[in-house]
Amino acid sequence: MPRALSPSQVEEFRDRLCLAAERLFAEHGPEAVTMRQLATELGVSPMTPYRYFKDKDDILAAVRASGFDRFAKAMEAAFESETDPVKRSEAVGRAYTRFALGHPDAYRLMFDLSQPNEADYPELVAASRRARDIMVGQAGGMVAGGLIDGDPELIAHMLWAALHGGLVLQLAGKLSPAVNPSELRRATFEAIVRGLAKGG
Amino acid sequence: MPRALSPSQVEEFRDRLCLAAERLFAEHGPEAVTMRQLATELGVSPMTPYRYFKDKDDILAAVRASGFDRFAKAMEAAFESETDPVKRSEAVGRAYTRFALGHPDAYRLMFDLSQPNEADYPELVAASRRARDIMVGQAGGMVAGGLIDGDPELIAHMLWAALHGGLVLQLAGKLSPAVNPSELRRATFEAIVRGLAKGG
DNA sequence: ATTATAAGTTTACGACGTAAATTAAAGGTG
DNA sequence: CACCTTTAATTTACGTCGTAAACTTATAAT
Repeated sequence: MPRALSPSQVEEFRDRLCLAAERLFAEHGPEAVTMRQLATELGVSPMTPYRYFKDKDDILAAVRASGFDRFAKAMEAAFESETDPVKRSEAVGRAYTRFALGHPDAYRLMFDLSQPNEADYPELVAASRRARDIMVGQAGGMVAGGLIDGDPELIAHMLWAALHGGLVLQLAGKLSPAVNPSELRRATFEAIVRGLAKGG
Repeated sequence: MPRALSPSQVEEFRDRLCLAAERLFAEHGPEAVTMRQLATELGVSPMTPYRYFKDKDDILAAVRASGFDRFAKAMEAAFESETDPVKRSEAVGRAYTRFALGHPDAYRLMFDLSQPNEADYPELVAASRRARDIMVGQAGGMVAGGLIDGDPELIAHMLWAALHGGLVLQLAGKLSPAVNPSELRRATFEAIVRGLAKGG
């Protein structure tokens, strides 16, 4: 089928491949997935994906970027589902948590510490930034709403870091069995908001 | 040199290998280190390490365990360097942060999200638990000291998760450039402690 | 109809983790 | 002492990986 291959066809193949890769990653972990499996899954020869992606890392970056996009979308929907700043904050937090625990493999992949130079993949950087910006914007509402004092960007990062930290420790199995993860998240959010409350 | 190989010799070889592995991991990242390199580094043939470790995962687990041990030791020293509960807490936090930022590859490896079934390596589980217990014990002091209300184990995990979260986001390059990581840590610690303060 | 081009496959290569076979050095035993 | 057993270590070999290079094949332009 030579000559041509419209941009939309390229896009379609890339999407199909990403979808298959996500499913295989979730099944066997990202390390264990090989190019040959991936190709078999798509019904093409092992070298075909190389027409659409530079190499395996490029595929991983695309999968990560698509994860960040779905993640961002979930948080945007939660943001728009409420108008009250605190309710919004809680809704975004819930959406964040639901995504992380509902798609642990995607979340793991997205925030994995040993990723090969993210900076080489602008699409991934953009998707990652998009997700971050939603969290920051959401915290801005709480400050503007007069509930909290301080730099919205800093506050957003405080809440984010605390939430992310609890989640990754949970996913890594590092939490003490005596600690209930969801209670941990609730108590931390509450303590931080109380600690920042106006006129403390 | 057959017959024999005393436990101390075994221990020595294992230690030498772990040390070399740590250095290579720090240089090239843990993924990139191969058995053959590791063997060359030690001046032995590629198969020799298999007398001392089951396989590569076993080596990784040993390196991680050794990381947790040094990590725990650093925090224990910090703990004992102070007597006042809050000062202790701060000293342990500083030691934690210094370790994570001073040995980012070790920290990455220790808390990497995609580790192959940690439970299969009791030595690693023990070392990891040891580090956690120090943090929990340190938070107990703050509660006993009357500064804070609540379950010490939960509080320890709140502070831990917040600190760990900020550090891994920093190490993964996910923080906004507008946020100063050390200011983030300071503000978060302060907010949580204030939010938990007695009679808020 | 012919040809240039590009999509896709086949083949091939070096490197990986490691199983299996082999070698060689240290006791124990006569 | 010689001889054999045991075992640390090496060598060889295998299947799999990511992917470069050569090849095949189907179309669009001439």
